[in-house]
Amino acid sequence: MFDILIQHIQEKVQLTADEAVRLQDYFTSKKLRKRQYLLQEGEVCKYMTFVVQGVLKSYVIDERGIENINFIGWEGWWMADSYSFFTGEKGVLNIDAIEDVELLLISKEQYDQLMIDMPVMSNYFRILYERSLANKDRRILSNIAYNAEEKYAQIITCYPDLVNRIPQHLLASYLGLTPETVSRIKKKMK
Amino acid sequence: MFDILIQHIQEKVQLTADEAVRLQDYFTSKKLRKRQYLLQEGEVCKYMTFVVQGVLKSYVIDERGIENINFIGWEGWWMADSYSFFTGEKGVLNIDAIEDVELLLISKEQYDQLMIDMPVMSNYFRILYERSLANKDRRILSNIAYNAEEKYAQIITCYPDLVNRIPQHLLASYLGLTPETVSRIKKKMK
DNA sequence: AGAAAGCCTTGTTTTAGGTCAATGCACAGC
DNA sequence: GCTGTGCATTGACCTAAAACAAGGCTTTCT
Repeated sequence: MFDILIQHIQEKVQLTADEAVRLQDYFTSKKLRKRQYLLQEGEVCKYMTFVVQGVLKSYVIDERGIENINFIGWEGWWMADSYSFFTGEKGVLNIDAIEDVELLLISKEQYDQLMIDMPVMSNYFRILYERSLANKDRRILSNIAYNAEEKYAQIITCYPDLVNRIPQHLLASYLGLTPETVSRIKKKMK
Repeated sequence: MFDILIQHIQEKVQLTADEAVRLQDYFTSKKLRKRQYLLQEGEVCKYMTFVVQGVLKSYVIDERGIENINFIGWEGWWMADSYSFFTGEKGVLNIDAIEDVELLLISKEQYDQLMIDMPVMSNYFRILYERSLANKDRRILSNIAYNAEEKYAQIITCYPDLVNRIPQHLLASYLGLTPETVSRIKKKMK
């Protein structure tokens, strides 16, 4: 379980055997069943979560009661309400499991301590965030510059797995579309 | 000029006097007049740019010839085509000056070297990116969950300066709206 | 097995925001 | 002082996608 995290880290930075062992102490593991919450709106996001197994979604509920997907994360991804985690203020995101999940959690305190104790991990997160920023930029552009069809086309190109991994109405919400619209686009495209 | 960068860095991490001096060697300065390009679509983004003075915009042009604003940056902000800068692949963004600007540039090579030479700077960028991720997340949510009026309301709350700093049609594009729509919203709101 | 929930599809109607077009203003350049 | 360009506003019209509604297919629960 823990080796998946280590492996993931080693793709970006070089850890010594000793570091890999010490790293373990900063994390706690957790399992959630499908539909269980990891975080609820209004709470402070105290943990950053590495997904070892399964899929989670983060989202906000708007005034109309509609779920708006912020992010979908599965094996090898990190999940958090980043605004809340980094500022310590109350968050707006809900995070819950859309399949049974296995997680590794690091608290804000442990994260801060880790950044001091192991510079290589600060480096790791910097590199992780670099990629993440680039991805979010692309998503922002697709939101403001693309129409429904282009958005859908881009996502199935960039994340072909996603379609098989999550129900279509979540994909729709991730794109800022309704399930009906996605259904019609799929029909049109084949 | 350089002290603005140092000052900005000191808000996030502690630099020794020696580090602050050495840091200077990694950067080159550059001035651009209004309307000049810093980066054009199809180029590899070789530099990350700190804005000392003035305002720049990054954007893509879509098939209809319409400019879609990715980001607006002024004093104290960093600009780049992050995807291109971090991957080394060709980028899609244009960046140009909407006022005369003074910039500090760091090349990808110097950036990578800096991350090795001065761990404190890797730390700085990690912290910078943390904030940046949180902001981009909020922008993504406002894109998918808000209507035109809510988007406009959020931006004038979060970045009240922006309205005075840039022409309205750029603000509109940043929000993924047309200038006409923003004009009508403003009228309605007062 | 039967009921219920969750999900996808398809059809119809509605609407927010885009598109197109015209006008006016302010400023820069000659 | 005029001319051209860039920008904001307003009105009329249009369209992409949302909303609403109904039906059918799976999967899950009892």
